Amino acid sequence: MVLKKRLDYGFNGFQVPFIPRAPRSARRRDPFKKAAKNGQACAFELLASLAGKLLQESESSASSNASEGNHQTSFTLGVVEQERQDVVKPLMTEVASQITSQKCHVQGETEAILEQTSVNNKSDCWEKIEADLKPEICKQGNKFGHFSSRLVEAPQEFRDSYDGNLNGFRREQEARSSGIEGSPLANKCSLKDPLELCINSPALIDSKINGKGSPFPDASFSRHGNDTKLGFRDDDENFLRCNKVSTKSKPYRSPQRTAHRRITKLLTSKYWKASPKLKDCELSGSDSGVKTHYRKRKTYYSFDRCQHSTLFKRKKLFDRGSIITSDGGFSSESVSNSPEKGMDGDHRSSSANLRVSKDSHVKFSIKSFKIPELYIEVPGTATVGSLKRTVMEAVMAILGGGVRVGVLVQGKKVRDDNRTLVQSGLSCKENLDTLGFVLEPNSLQSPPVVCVGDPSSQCETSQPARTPRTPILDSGITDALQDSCLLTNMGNTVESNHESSSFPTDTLADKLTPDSLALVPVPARSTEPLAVVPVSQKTRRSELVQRRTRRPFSVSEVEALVQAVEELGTGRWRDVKLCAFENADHRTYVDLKDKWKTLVHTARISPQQRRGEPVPQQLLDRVLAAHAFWSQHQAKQQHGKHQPASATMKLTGGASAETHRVEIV
DNA sequence: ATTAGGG
DNA sequence: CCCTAAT
Repeated sequence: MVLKKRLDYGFNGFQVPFIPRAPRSARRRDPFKKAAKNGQACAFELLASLAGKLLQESESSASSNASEGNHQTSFTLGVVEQERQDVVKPLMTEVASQITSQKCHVQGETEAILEQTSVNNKSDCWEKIEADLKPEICKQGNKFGHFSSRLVEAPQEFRDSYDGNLNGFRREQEARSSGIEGSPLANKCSLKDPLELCINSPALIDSKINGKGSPFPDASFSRHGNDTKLGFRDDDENFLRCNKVSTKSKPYRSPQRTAHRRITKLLTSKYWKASPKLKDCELSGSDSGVKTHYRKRKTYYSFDRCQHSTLFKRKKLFDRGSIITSDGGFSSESVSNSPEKGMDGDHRSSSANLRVSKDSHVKFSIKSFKIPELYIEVPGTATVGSLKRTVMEAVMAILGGGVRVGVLVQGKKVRDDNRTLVQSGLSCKENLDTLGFVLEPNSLQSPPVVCVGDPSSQCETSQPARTPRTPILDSGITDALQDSCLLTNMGNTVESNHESSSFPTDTLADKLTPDSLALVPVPARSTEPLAVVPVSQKTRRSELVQRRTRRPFSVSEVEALVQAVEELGTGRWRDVKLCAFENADHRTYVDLKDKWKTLVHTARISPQQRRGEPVPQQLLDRVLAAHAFWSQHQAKQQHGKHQPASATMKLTGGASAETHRVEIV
């Protein structure tokens, strides 16, 4: 009782500044750090780079229409935009419509990254298209280049621009300066790295074509629909090319994106931390969740760009079958080369094609998985590097933590893994049309749903544009699906409809929790598949990928801490927390312990060396005194083992006067 | 979940 | 602040 009372001092009056809480549990680290070190996450770097570009573009366009000025930073697009806007855009549109009418689906998208260029120059489809293109278009094409197989023979200038920009971009990555553009037209280095090209170009073109003002949501990671998308390849000859042309042409209606999941991050120059201003928890939670998540599975992502030359990897998964995956889907051949790809071109665009073979085996291929769209917001002062990391982490959050594949049958999730396909009604080809897949973050808590296919339509085979971009994974055998597949999909489309609030998803996940249900309803999303950044309830509020926001201790806090330690000693941080900072949720006992550590250090150094808000010397003196006292006490306990932990610091100095007073009370 | 320490 | 290891 007495003790309790005595503890009831000072800090109670302390008002925690209004700050969004950042749960301690939210600490996780950047798994990438390590991975990156090993050069395993190169692919992400690329992605991040892209994001960096987008950011720049965003900034420049935001500040002004950036037509003037030296906004070359704005990405290759900027160049294209300025130079060819009048021509390119219309042309693109035209071509798009043409293609569509031709029953061909052209698509690219950022995902082009992963895109597989399934269309060959020789593709019949292309030839058709080419042939059917209106003369008019062709005309323009002359200006702009031929939109044909050799696909686009852009005018030299155009190409140069592109070339130069890309190169510049690349250099930028290396130099990391905004001097990005090097000289656009400058050296035409050969674009050696296909990956980079793939990643960068699509975005460029895509955004261009879409003519979206906002570089982010729309132009960036993913997009559905009939948009004409051009992929960019370092195909030696082709600078631009139609990524994918499917002989099927159902116009795909791009779903309305109600909102985008926002991953908000504010980076502080110094710590690369999220600033507290961010829309707090919006995504923060997700981050942490994710982070935490994959933190525990560091070995997951092993995207090794260096190895991407190996287009296919065949793995034995268990003993059920083999899986073939393309390394990140960067190869345009991932599809065509896949053994089972025998599907008719008609179905190429569907996210998944299935068929039942005689021996009752269900075979299918999943064209691609998408990564949720990421909305990233960082201060203009953030460094490119930090942005990269942000993006990387966001992506990793989605894939790095491991992803489970969920199976949807007729819109319902099949939760019972032990069910057979037959039992699930997937033994008939007809039924296969209702099969869909979702990617679920391996989050510990309620896993958000990441829909890869089309949740609402269940990956209907006849659905064109759906997800076709990049056939990332071809699975010869159904059962073979699993995480590793996803991992190799990195380059995929990123798409997320997620609302700003992470709630819907969470709620959903929670609802889906009942394992007793074999089938659980999948959220009705009239829109496209959406992926949600995994959010773990536990870590929900914390800052996504970053470390907690820094919150320097105020003098009053320090005082409360000192007093508590005087009372409790230095080895009972939990009690200190409970007694003196119980209402300060952002202060964990570890924080208090750390703070004490620094206080002791601070007290020992000269005032000149101290930084931050000055702590009254008087408090520091108490710190030293308390530290000395408890250190000694601890030493004593070492010898005389069972000393009651109730010992209290007995001070005689004036500094402890208050303590005594309280004690008496 | 806490503690203790190193980074 | 973060991370780990050891309790």
